[in-house]
Amino acid sequence: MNKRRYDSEKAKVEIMEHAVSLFSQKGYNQTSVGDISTASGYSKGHIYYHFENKEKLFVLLAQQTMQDWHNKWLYKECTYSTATEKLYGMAIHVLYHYQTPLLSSGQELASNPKSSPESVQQLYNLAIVPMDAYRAILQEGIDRGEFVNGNIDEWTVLLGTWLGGLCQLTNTQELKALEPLFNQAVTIFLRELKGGK
Amino acid sequence: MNKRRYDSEKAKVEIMEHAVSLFSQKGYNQTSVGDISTASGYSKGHIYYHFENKEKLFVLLAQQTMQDWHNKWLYKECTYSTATEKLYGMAIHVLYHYQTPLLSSGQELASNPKSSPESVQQLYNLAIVPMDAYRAILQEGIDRGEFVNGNIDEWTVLLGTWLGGLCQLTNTQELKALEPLFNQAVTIFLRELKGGK
DNA sequence: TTAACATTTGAACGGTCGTTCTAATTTTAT
DNA sequence: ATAAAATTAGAACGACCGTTCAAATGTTAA
Repeated sequence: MNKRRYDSEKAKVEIMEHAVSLFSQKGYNQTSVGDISTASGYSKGHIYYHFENKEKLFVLLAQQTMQDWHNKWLYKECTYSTATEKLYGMAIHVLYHYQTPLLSSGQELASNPKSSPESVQQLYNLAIVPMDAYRAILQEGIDRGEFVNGNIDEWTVLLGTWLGGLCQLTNTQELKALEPLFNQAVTIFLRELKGGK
Repeated sequence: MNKRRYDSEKAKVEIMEHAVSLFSQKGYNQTSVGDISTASGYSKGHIYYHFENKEKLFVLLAQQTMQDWHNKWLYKECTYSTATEKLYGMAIHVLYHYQTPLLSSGQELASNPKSSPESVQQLYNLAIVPMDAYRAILQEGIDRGEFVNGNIDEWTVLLGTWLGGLCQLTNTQELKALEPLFNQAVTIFLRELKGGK
């Protein structure tokens, strides 16, 4: 009775893996259920056996991707001892693990009037995850006396938009080549945090 | 003979105006030629009398939008006397005149394998326009002794990505409310430019 | 074995979309 | 006025796409 009765779960996972890959490469609208079917080797009908529709499938994958990003950060965070180090570490973490193409293709879905409001809301909620992570580092820096006392919410948005903007470069450039740029952004930002005046 | 022979030009302009509006609101894929036809009041067939296809129409509009942005900047630029002032002015100019929704919906087109390579290239070339404008300000600042001598290309990319990232906020927030944020970004960036060390 | 249930397929439907084509209408030139 | 050219409309086509459905196949439990 504890034995796995079917291998339907394996099929589900395979479908999700191929779907993530396709959504990342081609975006939401340009990836058809047929594409996912062909890539995964399962019929279109089978995809609808596992997922209610294309929209729900995408939202699930986006949530899973964001959670994965956050979990990996929590795991890595312990290896840094100061908020300053964490900031540099976070920048590199974003560079290598934030799945920009997938997450930004959610805007296609969100901008479609036919998309269900719940799905749109769920996608917008995803943006909170990294912001909270940034804010936590800034708060810790202030508490530890590393950073001056400033407007945390403003800092969070400024840092978030900068890293987000830099991530767009991953579409056209090698990740490794972008490391100095991400580090330099943190260096400049730190001057504000440490009280540049 | 110099008299305007038809009013076909007026129709063309009206179509373009409605197309810009629709592409901005709904993105490239979600805006159909039928939508543009309905909004402008001209038949679908008439749209194809003026434009080769939907793709070319969009590229033309994106180029025109970017050129308009640049022209407005050149006009406004003279009102500032220092590179520092220009930097603040540029940030606000980007906030109010950079048509983020339209220009970022070009990524939908660019990520579609069926799009013609020329169109994709033309869209990528658009990104050069603001970057050159940023670079010009930084170069002037160095020449005038306002900014220290640094890596101009790196600075240009860092500034460009930051402003680009901040522009994403225009999707969800009032422009006026974002002014302090754009100014603060420039203030922080200026510490680097003026030799924070 | 057999009945119940889980899994998978593939055809089919209804809808949308970009594009083409033909014909009608309007304007220009003679 | 009339022929030629420009302009506009609207129907039609072919392709694709998300979704549904009925049937086929495989698995479990009794």
